[in-house]
Amino acid sequence: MTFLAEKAVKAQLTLSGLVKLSGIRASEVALVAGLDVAYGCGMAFGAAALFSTKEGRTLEVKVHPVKEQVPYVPGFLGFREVGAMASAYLRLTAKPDAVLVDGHGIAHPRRFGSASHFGVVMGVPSVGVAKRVLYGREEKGFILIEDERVAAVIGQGRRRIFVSPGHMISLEESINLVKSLLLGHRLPEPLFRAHAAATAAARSC
DNA sequence: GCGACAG
DNA sequence: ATCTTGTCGC
Repeated sequence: MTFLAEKAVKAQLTLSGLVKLSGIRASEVALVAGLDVAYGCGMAFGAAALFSTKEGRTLEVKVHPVKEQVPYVPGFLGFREVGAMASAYLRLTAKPDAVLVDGHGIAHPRRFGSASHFGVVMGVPSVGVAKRVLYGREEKGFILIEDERVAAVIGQGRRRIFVSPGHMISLEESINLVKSLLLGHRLPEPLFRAHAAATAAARSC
């Protein structure tokens, strides 16, 4: 399927208008899912790890393969990964209160990174957690776009991660949620588990 | 034209 | 992201 950037831009601009930057608070999240995708054998392996904040442990991990059809184009990651993430997410036996996506939320040229994309399409609060900056300038621990704080820098050195709200949550609560899920790895636990599961499935196909 | 560019 | 071993550092 040919990827049409022009159509994709229009879709992002329309959908970004649906993003809400308020809603759930970190203290209200009992179940949170980490979502990631890995590739292999022409397939996109979506993974979803359900984590209980009360029990402090991962309850279940689901991995599901779909055909890899959309190429990676910077600024359009959502079109490439949302489908695979959703296929795994929908197989969880319980619906999480919020999800963590491996990518950016509103820290994006059109304020519609993959985390916002997933949140809006699936109608669930979402937070983006990225390992590199896509857009915006870094200043005093935050990523700014036209003087607005769209993401926070958490961690130091090569362990830094960039946290931005995706949908139905504020930047402040996104930070609180991610920080509460940091259990020794660079990535918050749900994402660490999802990434491990997706990668394992992708290289054993 | 030159550099930047999530995963 | 993926292709890949050992190796430096917390």
